[in-house]
Amino acid sequence: MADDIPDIVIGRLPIYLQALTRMIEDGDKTTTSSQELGERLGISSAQIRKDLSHFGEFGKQGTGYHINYLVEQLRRILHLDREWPVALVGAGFLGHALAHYGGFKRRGFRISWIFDVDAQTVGQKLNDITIRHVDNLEKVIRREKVQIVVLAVPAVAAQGLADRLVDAGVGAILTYAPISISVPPGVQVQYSDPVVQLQRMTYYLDAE
Amino acid sequence: MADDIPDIVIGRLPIYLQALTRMIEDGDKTTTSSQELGERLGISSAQIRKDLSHFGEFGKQGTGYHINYLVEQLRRILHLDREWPVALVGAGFLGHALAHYGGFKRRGFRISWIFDVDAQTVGQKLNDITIRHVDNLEKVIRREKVQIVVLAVPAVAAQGLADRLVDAGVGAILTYAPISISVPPGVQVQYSDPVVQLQRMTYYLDAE
DNA sequence: TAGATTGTTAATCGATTAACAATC
DNA sequence: TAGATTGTTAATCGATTAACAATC
Repeated sequence: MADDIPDIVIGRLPIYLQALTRMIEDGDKTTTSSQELGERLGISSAQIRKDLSHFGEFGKQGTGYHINYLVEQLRRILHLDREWPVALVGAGFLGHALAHYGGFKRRGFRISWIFDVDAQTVGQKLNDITIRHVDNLEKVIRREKVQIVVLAVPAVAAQGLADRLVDAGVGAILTYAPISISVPPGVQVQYSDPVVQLQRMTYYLDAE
Repeated sequence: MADDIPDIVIGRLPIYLQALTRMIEDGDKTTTSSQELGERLGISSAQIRKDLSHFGEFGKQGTGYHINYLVEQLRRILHLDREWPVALVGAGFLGHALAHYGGFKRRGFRISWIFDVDAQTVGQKLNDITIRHVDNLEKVIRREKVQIVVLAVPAVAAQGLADRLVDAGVGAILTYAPISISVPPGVQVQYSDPVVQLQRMTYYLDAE
């Protein structure tokens, strides 16, 4: 399978997966069409068909897509046909929210290790996981071959931790720190900063 | 000022603003160039110049951009030259994390109202704000002319709340619910779903 | 002046959409 | 068969980049 799929296509697949999973939960039908899916997501049907066509032929003319089958295929394509263990760095308010979030396990991920720098916090349990000192970060990452890490730490700590994680072999970082981090090519980074997201909308609001 | 600025350009401006603000904090220089800014962000210098050129001429040949001035201009363009009051719906773990997040006030936002549906939670204080029952949502939104709302609620509740918010006049919604919501044209929506972000990266990881 | 860097143009690149033959 | 919908092609649209005159 050729590996020149545009990033932007990969980025939409989880959205398709989410909508399809919800259709299964709703349970009122077993097939869907690119048009129906597109209407739910505000995406053109042509784009959905085009995106999927990068990976194979999953539908049938006249009837559309079998939802269960398409979900299965998307999971396979996105490597979600397994459970990914995740390390969380930072056990503040955000770390707590993430540690308690039930959506991870349900959708293919499991927070398995939690690190913090604060001596008061280290040793406590957070949703059944004992918080380790961040000094042990590389040791655990290497030993457990952790590939995915979530950073819920202040901006000043983010780049240093990213460097250490990359060095220890991590391949994907989801960071909540409000700062751009620099990693070598091939290492994946996703950013989540609520303020940046709000700032993307105020342009369109009346400054009354 | 013409209003055909691509969304994708607007989306990058907060990132520029973030990096420039950090340069100010670092305090080691007063000017920067499109090249330097681009290197920090992994964006080409040409793109930064092009993006800025939609709004005016902010630099000087030979010397680049005065950081303070460019920050001021970006704030003006993005309507961040004021403090935006924000309503938060959902006072669970994520709501707590958001309510305690110091980054809002520092960067132009203030969580001013918090709503929840749980009778136990309503009436309690969260970072000095009394949690109201979500039944009062429209009343407060209308009276206070709230334009921005953050949804930290389960997926099942998101669309219903979005409908109510839009009806009450809200113009921008940041939602953490793992579901696509549908709003009329002109209403802004930003999504934040950690699982979707993780799922965008696993494709590139070895499924060892 | 010489060096640096902008703002802008034109070229390139890539993504989206429209349309339709194929076919369930 | 008639209707529906796919997968794919070609056209369109839009975004990025390279290059450079202008100028600080």
